Amino acid sequence: MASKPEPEAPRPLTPVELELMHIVWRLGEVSVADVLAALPPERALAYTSVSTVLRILEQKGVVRSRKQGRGHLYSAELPREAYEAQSVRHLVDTLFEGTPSALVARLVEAVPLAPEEVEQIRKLLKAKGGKP
Amino acid sequence: MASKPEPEAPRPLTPVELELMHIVWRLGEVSVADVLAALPPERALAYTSVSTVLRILEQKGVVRSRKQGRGHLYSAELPREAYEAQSVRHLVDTLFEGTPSALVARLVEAVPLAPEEVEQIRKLLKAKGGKP
DNA sequence: GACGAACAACTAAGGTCTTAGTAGTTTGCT
DNA sequence: AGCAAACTACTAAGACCTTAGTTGTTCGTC
Repeated sequence: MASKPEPEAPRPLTPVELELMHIVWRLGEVSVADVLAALPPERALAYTSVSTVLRILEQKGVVRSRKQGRGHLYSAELPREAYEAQSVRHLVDTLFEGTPSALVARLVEAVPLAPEEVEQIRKLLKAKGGKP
Repeated sequence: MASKPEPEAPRPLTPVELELMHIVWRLGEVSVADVLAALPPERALAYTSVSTVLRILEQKGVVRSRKQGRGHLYSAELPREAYEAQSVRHLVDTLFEGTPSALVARLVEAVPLAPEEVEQIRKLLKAKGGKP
C-alpha cells in the first residue's frame, strides 16, 4: 500500500455541501444550473449560493472543475464510497470506541429493519470473513 | 412519507461537546473540576471553557445540573445509548438513503473487522429477527 | 467578621457555515 | 461591433462554535 502523507484529516462535509454532493454523485458532471435544477422545488437556493458552495467544495478538493463554454462543469473528486467509508469510520471512532459491532448493535436496535435488510446484512457477513 | 411532526431535530453534538459528554457518561455526576481532571493531559482546556461548554450542554437539554456546595454537579440528561441511536439514524438517513444494510456493507469493507467482531454481529442479527 | 480560593455569569474575539448580493467578465447573437 | 444574458469572484451579514478572560459571588477558614 501507498505511504500516503495524508496531512490533514478530511473534515466531514457540512449539511449543504453534502446536499449538493448527492446531486454531483448522482449526475456525474454538472453545471451550477444543473445542480439548481436538481434541487427539490421547496429548496430554493439562489444561483450564487450554489456557485459559492461548489467553489468551496473545489477548494477543499471534494470536486474538480473544467471550463466549458461560459461556465464550469463540476464533478466529484472524492467518490461517494470513499466518503461513506470515511463517515462510518469517523462514527465508529468518535462514538463507538473503535468497535464496529457496537455500531451494528445500536443500528439493529434503533432502526426498524425489514427482514430483507437482515438477510442482506447476513449475506455481507458471509461474503466477508464468515465461517460457513 | 413523513407523517411525524418531529418539531426539533436534535442537532448532533459538536466535537467539544461530544468530548465532554464522553466524560459525563463515563463518570455519571461530575463537577467542572472533575471533567477537567478527566481530560487527557495534552488537552489543556481552561476551567472557564469547560464550564461554558457544560452550561451550553445544559441549555440544550443534554445534561442537567444540581447545586452542590460552591458549584454545580452535572449529569447526563440524554443517555449515551439514545445519542448513539440518534447518530446512527442520522447517518443512515443522510448518507445511506435510509438503507441500513448499505451502511453495514460500507462498514465491513471499510473497517478492518476482527473475526470476533464478525461473530458478534452475526449473533446480534440472529437475536434480532433472523431466521434460524 | 474578613480574606482568599473556587466558582458561575457575562462577554468577547476569532473561526467557520450559510446564504446571497454586487460588480465585473465572458459569450452568443444580431 | 455591440448588447443582453449567463456566469464568476468578491464581499458580507448573521448564526453558531471554540476558547477563555473578567467580574462578581459564595464559602470555608482563621
